[in-house]
Amino acid sequence: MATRSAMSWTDDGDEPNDDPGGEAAPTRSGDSSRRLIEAAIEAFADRGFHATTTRDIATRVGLSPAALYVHFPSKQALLAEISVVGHEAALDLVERSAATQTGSVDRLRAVIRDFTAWHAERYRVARVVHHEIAALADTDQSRVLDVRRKIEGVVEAQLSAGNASGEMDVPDTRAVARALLSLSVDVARWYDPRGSRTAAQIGDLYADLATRMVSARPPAPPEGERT
Amino acid sequence: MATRSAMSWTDDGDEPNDDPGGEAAPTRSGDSSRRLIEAAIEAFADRGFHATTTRDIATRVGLSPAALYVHFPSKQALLAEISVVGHEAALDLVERSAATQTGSVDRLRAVIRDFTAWHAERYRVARVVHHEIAALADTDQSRVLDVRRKIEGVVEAQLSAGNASGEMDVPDTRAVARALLSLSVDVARWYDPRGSRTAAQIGDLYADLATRMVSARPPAPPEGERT
DNA sequence: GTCTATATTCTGATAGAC
DNA sequence: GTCTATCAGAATATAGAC
Repeated sequence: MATRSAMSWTDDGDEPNDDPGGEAAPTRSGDSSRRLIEAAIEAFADRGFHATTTRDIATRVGLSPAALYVHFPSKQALLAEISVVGHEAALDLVERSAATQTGSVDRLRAVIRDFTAWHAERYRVARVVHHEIAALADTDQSRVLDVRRKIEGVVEAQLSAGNASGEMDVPDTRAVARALLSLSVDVARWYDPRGSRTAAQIGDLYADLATRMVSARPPAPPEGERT
Repeated sequence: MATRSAMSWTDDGDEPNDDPGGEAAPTRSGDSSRRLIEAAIEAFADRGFHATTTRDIATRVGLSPAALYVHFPSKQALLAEISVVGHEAALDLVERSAATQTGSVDRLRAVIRDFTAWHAERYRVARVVHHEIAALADTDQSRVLDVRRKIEGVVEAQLSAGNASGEMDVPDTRAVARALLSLSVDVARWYDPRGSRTAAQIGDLYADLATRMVSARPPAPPEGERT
């Protein structure tokens, strides 16, 4: 399970008014599972998994508390769906980004830019994905930790390649890979869509910061050279 | 309230066996408030505020569920105590670190190193402090957000000073200050004391990364200069 | 300050009609 | 698939004895 709907709700979820009828009735039928997931993401992200009640989620969608259990066997299963699909979407994104470039520096830049922008754009999903792991069942925890290791692997591979080519100078590739991803991930914690910087801008900035962090530097310029 | 005990439980909390008697009886008297706070930090950090029960906290200390309410008016008040004191400890740390150095680069290095190491060493407090803000009452939220702004101000001041002196090249001091602190803060989310790197090592690494992120660079060396 | 109850409310989940 | 009604357990917090 969980992978069945793959990226179905991943692409977008901020504009639920894709109603062809145009009426936007509060209790439209459509795909209830999808709407429940979107409501759960919002609630989990804002208040946390344990502070959110199943009643709350169902009510947001205009359903009775019992209706949720037709679509998901438990509140925890709902979280698992969100968390597993969210992780897989992030991994997919990272692999696609890396594939668009060839050099290790450009690859790292693309990965950090897109991974960061995703954590801003989809900050609610990202928050749930990163802050509610402890609430998952052990088996689901293992699955998402596995995905995380793969994401870290993609980044660390670029650092190792960059070291080898001489374009980078990273003494501890494991720790720096984790730091780079940590930096991007934490955007979801503080990002506010009403803020002055767009998700894309933050992605670009972080790609620059990442480049600075890992780039090999010339021997060391003599002091006081700048205007 | 909250400030009354200031840094009383902040300094250390990982070794409760400071029993002069040596017996380490599970239900020693001592300061129950302090022991409740330490138990709450552990529980909140591991499972989250809402997933933790007052019974759980009291039981860990060897008290009955009702005993907690002699020392704290509510579960939320316990969280507020932890959160406010934790924030103030972090601000105090940052200000002390900055004061140990004079140049903006050295100041930034010291601040990032100590702030990061603190988030690793005291990762449980840090987790509660950063991930349970939504569970605080509005008035307490304002207080901690105020402290956060002060911390960000200290860092941003170094970036502005560094720009002015020419030692740094930071286009967006606000965004970069937030990124630097975000990087340090997120250590608390993933840090595991059983890991291979010590808190001090991570602090040093992050100070290096921070320096790389903000340092002014020589004009741009001609391509392909390295061996 | 600590205990043993217990009040009160809420929550996840189920039963069974439509 | 959705509803109404409800169960069973759990959680925060209080009352009152010691």
